[in-house]
Amino acid sequence: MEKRECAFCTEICEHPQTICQAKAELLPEKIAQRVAETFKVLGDITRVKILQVLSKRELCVCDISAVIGMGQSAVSHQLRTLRNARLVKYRREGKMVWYSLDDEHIAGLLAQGIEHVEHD
Amino acid sequence: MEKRECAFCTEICEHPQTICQAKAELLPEKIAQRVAETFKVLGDITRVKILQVLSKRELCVCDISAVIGMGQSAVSHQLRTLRNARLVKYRREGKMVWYSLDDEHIAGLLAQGIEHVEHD
DNA sequence: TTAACATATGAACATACATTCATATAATAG
DNA sequence: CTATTATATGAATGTATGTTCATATGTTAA
Repeated sequence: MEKRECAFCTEICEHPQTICQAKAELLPEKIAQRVAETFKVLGDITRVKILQVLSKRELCVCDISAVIGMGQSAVSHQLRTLRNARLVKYRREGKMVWYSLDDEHIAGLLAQGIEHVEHD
Repeated sequence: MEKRECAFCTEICEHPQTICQAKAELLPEKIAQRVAETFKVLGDITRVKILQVLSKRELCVCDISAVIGMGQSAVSHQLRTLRNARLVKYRREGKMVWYSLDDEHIAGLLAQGIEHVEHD
């Protein structure tokens, strides 16, 4: 298989019309890349925990660290990742920085993920 | 910070009541782990492409390989990952194996991911 | 200014993972 | 049976990534 053109396969196994149509409906490379990047960020237990606690209320780094039971440095690193992916936003208040979900959409994504693993 | 008990922090920075409540609402470890695993599977461009083309129609391995322009072996490996995560299902028909999304839910997750990157 | 504290970040290390290559398995045709 | 084809999989390799440690930055108080 791989890249070679195989006449038999093209007729029997590969279905030219189907392939042509599927290719036309294929997600643009850039979009697919960004979708994957977003999900990749959601694909870590620490970040899932952070997002889930933030889905309930705004929290400062110190609190997040205490709630999920992880070191401040690890949490800070992950918050940067979440910021870069525009999954969380933050505001500074004196020494503290308060984090929250970037929008309602994020909670929806998370909820759907939870639903998937809890359901079937 | 880290693991030590810090009286000042406990009073001023960490907010005992908030932390206590957030901890009570924390997702069970096992669920969080599975949610992260699910998203991790979604966090790869090849798998995103596979799921997206499967969201339109059932396809055999050979077709998937042709549509997304990747080697058969790579596609097969990724299909196993998707199977293990219960994101796709399959049926054998002679020499060919036809893959499709495991349920409508999966398409919803994908759609929401796409929406997130296309929107803001 | 200095001290204390909350948060951020660079480097290092260990682990996980995606692809390729080669080969195995499974099904069909002759 | 053998040959062919579709799919699956084990091993190897290069790359990405999460945590920790040490340290830097930024804010407030004295």
